[in-house]
Amino acid sequence: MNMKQPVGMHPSLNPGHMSGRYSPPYRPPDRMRCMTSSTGNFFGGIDDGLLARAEALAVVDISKSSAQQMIKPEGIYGHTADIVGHNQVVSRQQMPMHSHAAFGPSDTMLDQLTANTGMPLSGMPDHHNNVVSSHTHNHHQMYQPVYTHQNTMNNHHNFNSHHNVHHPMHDNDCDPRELEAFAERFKQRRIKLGVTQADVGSDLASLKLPGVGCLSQSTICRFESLTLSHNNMIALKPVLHAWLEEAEKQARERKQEGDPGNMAVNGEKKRKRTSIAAPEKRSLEAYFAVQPRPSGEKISQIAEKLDLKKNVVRVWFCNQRQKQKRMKFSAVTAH
DNA sequence: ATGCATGAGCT
DNA sequence: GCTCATGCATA
Repeated sequence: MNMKQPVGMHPSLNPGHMSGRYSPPYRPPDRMRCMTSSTGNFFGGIDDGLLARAEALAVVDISKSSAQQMIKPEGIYGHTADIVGHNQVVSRQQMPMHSHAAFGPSDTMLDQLTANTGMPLSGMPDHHNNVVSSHTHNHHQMYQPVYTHQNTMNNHHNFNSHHNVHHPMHDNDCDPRELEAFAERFKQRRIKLGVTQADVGSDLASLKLPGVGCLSQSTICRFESLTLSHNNMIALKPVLHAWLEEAEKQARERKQEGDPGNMAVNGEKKRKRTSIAAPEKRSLEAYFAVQPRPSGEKISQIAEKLDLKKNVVRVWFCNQRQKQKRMKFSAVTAH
């Protein structure tokens, strides 16, 4: 099984993405090797009490947002998912969470967070994540799989109950439990077939599904472990389901007639991954617990305090927010 | 398995 | 500049 291969997907449709044309990866100065000593150093750490409180708050926040996601996990995908001929209709963009960015820990707070002093959690930001269900739009994605589908649990069937003609898309496919169960089944059957996550990813292209190219090992892994957003899970499910069916069919054929089937067979400078040291990471986490969406100005300040590039900090917050939305972390699946 | 990043599309 | 889907690199 090909362990590794540039899962380059439809370059034509994906200009500039893959193909090793990375923007000059900023050279992480000397903080490259992090994760070492945890305390002691400069940023020695925010005092535990503070962190604990910040974390507690974060937890509250998380469950809060999960809860609402539970109520309306949809609203997310635009509507109908037509499987247009060539391209996949994908789900993109979701609801804009709370958009208050202004308030939040002031500089004072910042200082305290980074300087390890006490924190006045009094003026907590609140983030009421109202997912005001702004509808959503789904656009056509450049490459990649996923069909969109309509997943408004409460009100699907509004005006688009005509989709679902010929693809495995039942209403309960939106059910977190069903997704979880499928992911589990998928993994077990995949292993039984003796196929790696990376193989699945690259094999996907041979399915020739409209708009479905290949996926990386990361994505397959995340699907199996439910560390993708709910929407992403729903979009990927039919594709992986199709792959599984095909793979098992071929395995069967091979078994009874020795037919090898054809599924499985079928740069430049590397970018350096920035690594944020533990102390800095703790500060970011503490700050995030208080204000998940710092303004650009705030980000600059934080970056300076922690001696990190502003963009690194910005991306860190973006990733952190995204992480909160992953299925695995949402109450939806936590029975 | 997961951290940091890119890029599309949108606001 | 954000969200989201994804991926490379790496622990």
